[in-house]
Order: sequence, then C-alpha cells, then structure tokens
Amino acid sequence: MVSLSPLVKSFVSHFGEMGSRWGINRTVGQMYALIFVSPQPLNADDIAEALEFSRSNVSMGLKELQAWRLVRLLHMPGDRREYFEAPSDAWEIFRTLAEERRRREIEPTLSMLRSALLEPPTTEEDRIAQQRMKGMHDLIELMSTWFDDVQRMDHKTLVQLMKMGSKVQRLLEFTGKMKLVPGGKASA
Amino acid sequence: MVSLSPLVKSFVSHFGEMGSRWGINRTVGQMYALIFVSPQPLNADDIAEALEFSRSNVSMGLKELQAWRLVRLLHMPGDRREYFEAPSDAWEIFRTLAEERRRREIEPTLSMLRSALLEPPTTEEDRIAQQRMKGMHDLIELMSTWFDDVQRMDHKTLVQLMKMGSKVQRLLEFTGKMKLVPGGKASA
DNA sequence: TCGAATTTTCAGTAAGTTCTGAAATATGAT
DNA sequence: ATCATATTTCAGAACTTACTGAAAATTCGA
Repeated sequence: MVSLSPLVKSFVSHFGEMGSRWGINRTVGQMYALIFVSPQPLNADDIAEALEFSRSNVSMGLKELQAWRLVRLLHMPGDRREYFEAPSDAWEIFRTLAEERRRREIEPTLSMLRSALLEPPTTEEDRIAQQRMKGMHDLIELMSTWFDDVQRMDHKTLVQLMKMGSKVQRLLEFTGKMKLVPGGKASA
Repeated sequence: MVSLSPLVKSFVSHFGEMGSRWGINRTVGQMYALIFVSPQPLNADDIAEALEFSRSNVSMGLKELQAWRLVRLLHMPGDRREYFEAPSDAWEIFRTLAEERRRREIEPTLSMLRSALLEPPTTEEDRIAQQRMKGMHDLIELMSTWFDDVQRMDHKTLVQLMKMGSKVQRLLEFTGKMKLVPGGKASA
C-alpha cells in the first residue's frame, strides 16, 4: 500500500479533521482511519509511509490509540514487527469510545459534582449554584446508568428498539395502562 | 460578585478542563460554567472581572457560546449592557449540545460517507474500505434518527424509559410474542 | 449631532501542542 | 554475546491556537 486511493484519502483526511474537534489530534485521527479501512493489519512503517508522517509520530499515535483501546496489537508469523488492526464492527467501536469517555470525563465530572453537593452552602448564591449542579449531576448519572444497562442488551434487540424510536412511548403507555407486564417492575 | 466562592471556583475550573477535551476552549468553558451557576444574568464585565480574563477574550467567548446556543442574550431595564444567562435545565442543555454537534460534526460525516459509498470501488482494497464505511454510516444514521425521534418524546416518559433501562427488552419481547401492539409497526 | 458607554475587531504576542530527527533502548536471531 | 532490526524517548523546531491591548465601530441618550 504505497499510495492511498482517493476514496481512502478523503476518509482519512475527514477523520483527521473530526478527530481534532474531539480530544484526539489530527494525525492520530488519520492513523486510526487508515487502520480502520485497511484490509490487513498495518505496521508502523506502513502507516508512516502511507500518511507521510515521521516514524516517531506514528509510534506516539499508536500508543494513544492503544490507550483508547481503539486498536489491537498483533504479530504476524515470522515477522518481528508489531501490527495493528481496528475492530471493523461500528457498534464495538462506539462502545469502546463511550466506555473510555465515561472513564475519562464522565466519572471525574460526577465525582466533582458529588463532592460539591456535599458542601453545606454558606450563601444564597451557593445554594442556587448547588441546585443547578444537582440537576446536572442527576441527568448525567441517569444517562450513565441507562447506558450501562442498555449496553448489556442483545444487539438485535437494541437495533430493533432504536428503529422503533418514539413508538416505544406508545408501547409503554399501553402496557402501563393495562398492567400487563408479567412479574416485572416495568411501570415505575 | 467580586470573588467566587470555593464551590463555584472548583466547578468553573473543572468545566474549563472538560471544555478543552471537547472542541470548546478552556476559557470559554469557564465562562459557561460561571453563567450556568449564576443566580442572575451576567454582563461581560462581570465575567471578565470574576475570571480575570481580558474584556476582549470575554467578548469572543460569549460570541462562541451564543453560536453554540448555550447562552441567551438579554437586557436589564435601564442598563445598556448586554446580559447573558444559561438555561438551568440540564435536559435542555443536553439537547442543545446534541443538536449543535449533530449539525457540525455528524451531518458532515454522514455526507462524506455517503459520497464515498457512491463511488464504484476500483480495487479490492476499496471494496473492503467501503464495506466498513457502510457499517459506520449505518450506525451513525440509525443513532441519529433514533435520537431525533426520542428527543420529541415527553420528558417524563423519557426519564421513565431510561430508568427502566434494559427492562424494555422484556417488554419488547413480551408484546412482540403476543402481537399486542395496536396499529404499530413495533415488531421489526 | 455629539459624546459617553459599550462592544467588536484585529494584529501581535504568548502559550500550548504537535511533529521531527537523532539518540537511546529493547528485542530476538544467530 | 553480538548484531541487525524494531521501537521508544525526548529536546527542540514548527505550527496552531488562545489571549491581550489598542483602536475601531456601534449604540443610545441627551
């Protein structure tokens, strides 16, 4: 793979831009995109050559992608070099990203909020501030738990559920009214 | 509000850090946090003074927050200065953020992917690349539509649904089996 | 219309980050 | 152990982004 097809090129460069809007830097985003679309696992030299980055930049980037658990390290028989591949299933990628962001951003935010909420407010200003922080805390926690929960669901069902969209609401109203849920705590 | 309480200070500085992990810069994140917890609307001078930023930095930051629709501009009777406030309802904030990110990041990505998928693949490599892009496209689109849909749901129901978490699955299985859904396309 | 108050713009600088090449380190085959 | 191959580290250069102060523009009251 000495030179990239236009198709891959545009995908890679779009990902670079997108990466830089999130926490990930441009070149790391490009490296990931390249690994993602590549039919075979790639080694650091492949990547450096294809994207024309320095070998050391690739080394750093791969470290970061591993830290995000977005790529998997593997070895090819009879080859000492390290090869990398990315899961090709989009759901799996999404799940990994969500877990990492949760660990890095959500959890620290929740704990900051929790400790702020424990302080007894000394002024009216602080009381109001805490009230708003509480609202934020509760929403984040709700979403967090929900996400946890849903993540454990079977894939097919999840897709089915998402495709239903807001029709779930009707389902919920219906069963709620009828008290039909067998042995469940469905109606909150 | 000449000096910030420790409570507000830690909230503000945490938000600065978090902001910088997303696309938003540190000072803009802090400005937002300050406006969010403030009991009254604030003007640019209040913010510059409280956070010790230059007046012009505050002006730029407020522009950005307005572009994200995270703050609302308003006027106080008998005062020419512009005041800003943030919605205090966490759901509303979340919705706004999601909409903006959708517009800025998701939509462009979807359209890049769509046009990449229209190209007839010339090599086996491109064929495989497209296959993976398709998986990514479909997931993003599914989530996007779902989100759209769900956003339109009534608040209470949404919370109820989220609290149920994966228990919806049982509900779904049950009604699916019983063919109970009245006039709906619930069973995919 | 003028002028004070307020906000915005923008060029320059400061600060921060990314990237490189060279050197150091590690690994594994012989 | 030695050597060749592969990977990592790191200081500094290059680049990017953020921030400031000064000046310009806008707004509104008198």
